[in-house]
Amino acid sequence: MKPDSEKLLLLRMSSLFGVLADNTRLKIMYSLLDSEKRVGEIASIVGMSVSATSHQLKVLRENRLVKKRRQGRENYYSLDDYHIPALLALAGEHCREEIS
Amino acid sequence: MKPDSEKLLLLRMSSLFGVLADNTRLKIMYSLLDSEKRVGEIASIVGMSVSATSHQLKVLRENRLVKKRRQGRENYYSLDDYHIPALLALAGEHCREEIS
DNA sequence: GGATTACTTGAACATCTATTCAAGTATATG
DNA sequence: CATATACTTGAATAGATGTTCAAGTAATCC
Repeated sequence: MKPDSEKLLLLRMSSLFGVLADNTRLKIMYSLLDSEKRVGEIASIVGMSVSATSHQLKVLRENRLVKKRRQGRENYYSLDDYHIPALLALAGEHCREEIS
Repeated sequence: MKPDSEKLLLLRMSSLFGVLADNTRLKIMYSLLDSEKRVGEIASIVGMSVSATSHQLKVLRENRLVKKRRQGRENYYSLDDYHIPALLALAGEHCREEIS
């Protein structure tokens, strides 16, 4: 790989990890593992205001980790990448070993 | 899983991702993929001051991602977890697809 | 078409974090 | 034993980030 695109890759990786490095966003991702959900639903699952949840959903969407689908006046969010569940599983495994 | 330890798990996961969410620390991890290295070596590879590098190595060590071995007046650092290379590979794969 | 629902957005504020700089420790060397 | 090397550490500062609050938009309902 060219040194230049290696730099870019590392930058993208650190920003991907940055997106995952937040408890609220992780909860959101977990809540979407099984099925798409509306903003209000997600907000009540993660125990945050709708506004805070929407802000975080925007971050996730800008980083292509979730996508949304409008239906009437409701927005349904779902996961938008097949690597992410695997990444969460690996990280979860690592951290579960630390705990027990 | 109990809801309480699930909360703890998510917290640990977000802080693990937080540690990975930094360009300097990622470079350090990559530089250690093949072999252990001294602080000065690492600093010159990542292009940072020895002090900054040492601070980041401390963060990595406190989170059990690297370990150190003293020999004389030199400190050799190496990776301290088998999940991490896999995590980096997965994240790298995800981001490489985004680039190309 | 006015009110309501379901969100989104922007600004503000507080908190966290990465680097620098100066000073400190530990080991080796002459 | 004094000096040099190889780091580590603490405080300070500057920049990034998460939440709140108030205001805005878009679709639906009566």
